[in-house]
Amino acid sequence: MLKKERQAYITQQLNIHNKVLSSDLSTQLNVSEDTVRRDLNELSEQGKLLKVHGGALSTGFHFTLQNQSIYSHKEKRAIARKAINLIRDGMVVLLSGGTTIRELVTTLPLELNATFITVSVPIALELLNHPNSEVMFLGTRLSKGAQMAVGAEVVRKLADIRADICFLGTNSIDVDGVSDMEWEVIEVKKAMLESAGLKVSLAISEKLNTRQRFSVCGLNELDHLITELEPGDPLLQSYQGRVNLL
Amino acid sequence: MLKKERQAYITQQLNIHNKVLSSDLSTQLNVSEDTVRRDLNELSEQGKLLKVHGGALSTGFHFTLQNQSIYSHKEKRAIARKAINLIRDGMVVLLSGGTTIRELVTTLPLELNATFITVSVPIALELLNHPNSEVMFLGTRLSKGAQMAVGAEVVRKLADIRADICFLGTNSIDVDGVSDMEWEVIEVKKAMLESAGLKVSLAISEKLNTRQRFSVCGLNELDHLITELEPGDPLLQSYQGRVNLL
DNA sequence: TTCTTCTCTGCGGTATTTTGCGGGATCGTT
DNA sequence: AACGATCCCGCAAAATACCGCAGAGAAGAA
Repeated sequence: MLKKERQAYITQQLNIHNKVLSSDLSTQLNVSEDTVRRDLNELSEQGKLLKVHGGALSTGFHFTLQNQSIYSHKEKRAIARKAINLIRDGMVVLLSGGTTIRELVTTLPLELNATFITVSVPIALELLNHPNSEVMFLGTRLSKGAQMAVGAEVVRKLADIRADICFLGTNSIDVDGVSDMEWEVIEVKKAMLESAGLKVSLAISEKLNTRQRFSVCGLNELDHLITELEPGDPLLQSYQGRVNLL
Repeated sequence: MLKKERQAYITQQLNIHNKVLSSDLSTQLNVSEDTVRRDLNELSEQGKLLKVHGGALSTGFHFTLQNQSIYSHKEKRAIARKAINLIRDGMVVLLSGGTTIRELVTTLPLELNATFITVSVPIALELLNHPNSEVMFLGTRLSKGAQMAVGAEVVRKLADIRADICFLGTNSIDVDGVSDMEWEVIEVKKAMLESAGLKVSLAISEKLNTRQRFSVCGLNELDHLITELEPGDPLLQSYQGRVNLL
């Protein structure tokens, strides 16, 4: 087995699996691990892979490792645009927290004249920049983790509200419905949904088919599910017919 | 499973859920919690996440106000240091809005364990970064200009509160007392003062001897006036004896 | 062919990394 | 104060990496 052959095999395996182990390659190629390591080192110097302790990763892998500050920014913009189409002048709009909702708020058209109600501190602050809309904040006790109001009082206040539409930033959603991690947050989200006419969940596709400890609501309770994907996308197959996709 | 793989999985989970628990990751990845913790520590040092007790938070999710050049930053730091000396563990502290108060909040010692109550959205957001303190936000209707809660409800809620100390960011102060521009803001500030034991006004010297349309309170109603100047400074001459200078 | 030169490979020995675990400190909640 | 969960530190075992060397083998020249 020639050196070039070995290295070609390694590259191929890497393209298939995005990862190789030195030990595996050693047995597959019938050479010592040192030889494999030397090959990996060479390919690494040529930038054809990312060498790590124990093996190597495809260079594409490295890409997913570092971009997180602008994480899914584009997808969230797409979601925001779709969501904004549902808002009309004069509406009362209920907003949860999260970066997707924040993207929605920052892309809100300036001439929009609506009443926004939120329980999230960052969202409230962002909304205050909008010249033509009224902003209400609900709640007193604030959760540090979620940066939003929690507790009995906000739930009670939400019960007094009749909003036209509620946009829910969604952490996890699967065919059974929306779920979340913290009990206090769940309580508030449930109350928000009950107070709203249209119930809309916003989720980037990555959050599809994940679930967490506590359930927020069933899929059938939602009026719309907005992702960055086309409604006909195969990733949404298991949701089609069970919820109105946008 | 390679280490980088694990770390990539962790960052992905973090991007999806904004929060991860060490215990969850431990079972999901089939490694010990120590290993997870070490991964979290590494990623934290690289600034890719925010490590907290029990797990980690996404840095993108927790957004804080960037230190946009605070006007008269150095003076406000000096004021903040003096003000902090008045705060003790276990106190209930009432905070108004403004950049001086914000400076106070950012220089708050991390180990301080107090309850903070505020009506200002940016102050609330800043307070949420403080690990050992409770944060309450009062009010529902928000004023865009002042970025704080206004209206009858917040006044009523303030009336129910017995705070140990109230720090008032001050726009204008002269020998007759504290004054401000917006009627709605005045109402709230008055209510704050009435609910607090110690009433403290924070003002940079620039604001001394200026006055505005509406009066908040008389000088004699204040317990302390804090400026960046020494109490004996000639600029403060007309205030000496009429209010306790710090 | 035979010799020289060069690259490649495996091996032994040692260094480094990674991981789990025990024990004590610390945190958070009751 | 007390309890359980979590964290941190140091250790030991295992895996992996690196270094130098010597031999095998290929390529080229006489």
